[in-house]
Amino acid sequence: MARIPMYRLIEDDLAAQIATGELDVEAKLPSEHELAERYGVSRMTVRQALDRLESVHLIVRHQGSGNFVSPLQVRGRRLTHLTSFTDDLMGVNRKVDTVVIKLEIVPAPGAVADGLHLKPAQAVNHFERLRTVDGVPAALQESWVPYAVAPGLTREGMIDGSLYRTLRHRYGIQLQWADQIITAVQLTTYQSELLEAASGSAALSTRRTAFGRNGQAVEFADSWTLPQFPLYTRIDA
Amino acid sequence: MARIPMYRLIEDDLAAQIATGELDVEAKLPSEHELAERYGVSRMTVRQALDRLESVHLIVRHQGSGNFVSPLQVRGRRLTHLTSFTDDLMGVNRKVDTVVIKLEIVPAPGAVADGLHLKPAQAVNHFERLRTVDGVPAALQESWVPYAVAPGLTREGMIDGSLYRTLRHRYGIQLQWADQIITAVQLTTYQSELLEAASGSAALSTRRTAFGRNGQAVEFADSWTLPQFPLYTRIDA
DNA sequence: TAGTGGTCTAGACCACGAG
DNA sequence: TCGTGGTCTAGACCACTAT
Repeated sequence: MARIPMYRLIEDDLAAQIATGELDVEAKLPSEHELAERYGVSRMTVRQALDRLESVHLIVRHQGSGNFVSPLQVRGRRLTHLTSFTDDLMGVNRKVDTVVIKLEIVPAPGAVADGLHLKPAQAVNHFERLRTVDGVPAALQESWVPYAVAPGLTREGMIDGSLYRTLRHRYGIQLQWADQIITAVQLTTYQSELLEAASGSAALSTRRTAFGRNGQAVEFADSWTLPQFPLYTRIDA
Repeated sequence: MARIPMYRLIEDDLAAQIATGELDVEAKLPSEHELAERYGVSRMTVRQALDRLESVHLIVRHQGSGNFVSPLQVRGRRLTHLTSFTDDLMGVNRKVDTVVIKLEIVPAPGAVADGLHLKPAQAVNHFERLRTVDGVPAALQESWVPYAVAPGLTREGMIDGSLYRTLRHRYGIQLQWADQIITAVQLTTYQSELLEAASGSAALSTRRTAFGRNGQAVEFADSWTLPQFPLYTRIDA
């Protein structure tokens, strides 16, 4: 039985009304008292739903005057939100494939041990993967996952070449957030050959540490992405 | 009179305990009932404080077992969080200067009008700025702000060459979030000369739309940042 | 089973915004 | 002034985790 809390239902209902345009951009929502009565719940419950809508910028609140639909057309295309963790690449109508170039167990190099908060030389799974989009090389990824987190991981055991999906379904690990350092680099000859790009051409370089529900560092990764595949993100103040 | 709500005081108190190590990493917090009694408030108020601590990843929650200090050492150095909006560059102990290369009022070009949700050719303030860090060129920025949002802006009227600070203090506009597209490019000759970099070297390219409290698009900006000045960010799932 | 967090109630008073 | 959101109470029952 999927137990769905009321505030979730209210959130979804209001979100749907905004998505369909029933509640238009910049429209004023019914007052919180009114919503409470309409849904037959207390005002605190309504506010829980509104808190969540505010956190994703679907509404804006103005003390003393009311709650309003955010004047934005994000609806439908969430491109501006970072993609599901599964992939740095946008894949709306695109086919993303993965070639696992390397998968081995090694002692954690210094920077990796730091990033994962491990003692140096503890065992880690090390992956090197090439991502293609519609058959065209898009990114190179090098990842390290503590062996203890995902023991016995094999090339065949990976789901669609997706580390995140594999962690979730085979190991029950749900990633919650990631810290990233992003910069630009010129590709090495080795990298440019794999990516079928001109040697020395520019690429987006990302170094990421991803964390699980309990805040444990689960993955440390470097990636090099061709400029044709930009990164979308949203930053809060 | 700054009226400070209880949940804020509780949040700050717990955050301080975590920062000082009084509540150690991975330590279990007192139960919510216990905290409510200790602070002399209801449990809902305690939960409001805990909600906020959770949202910044200072604690993790486990239904049935308790709330725990997140096993992270973010404390103190928030480098991983994106800087104050004022600047894309990290400036911990560094001196950031700005040269305003250009400031003019122009009809909005197509892409700009799209980004700001304006009608084409509406008047916008157009800036071109060079950022230096400790005297070394770091980034070029080109920004557009609707004239209606910041009328009468002059080079002299800018505070420290900072658009965000100027918007906040001269126009009372507080930016709330921004959508960004990030990729890598090779610098043009013009750009590389200004940045004192080798022509054709790689740079981080960012296209950003920033939004104010009411969700209005306030700024559209392109920037080119040298690889020595990476971008730090945190992504939630 | 006991203890914990997750959800929810039915009120209350305050602070802010607009007329 | 009046309606709105912001904060808060003092409980309640449920769902999950660990023992």
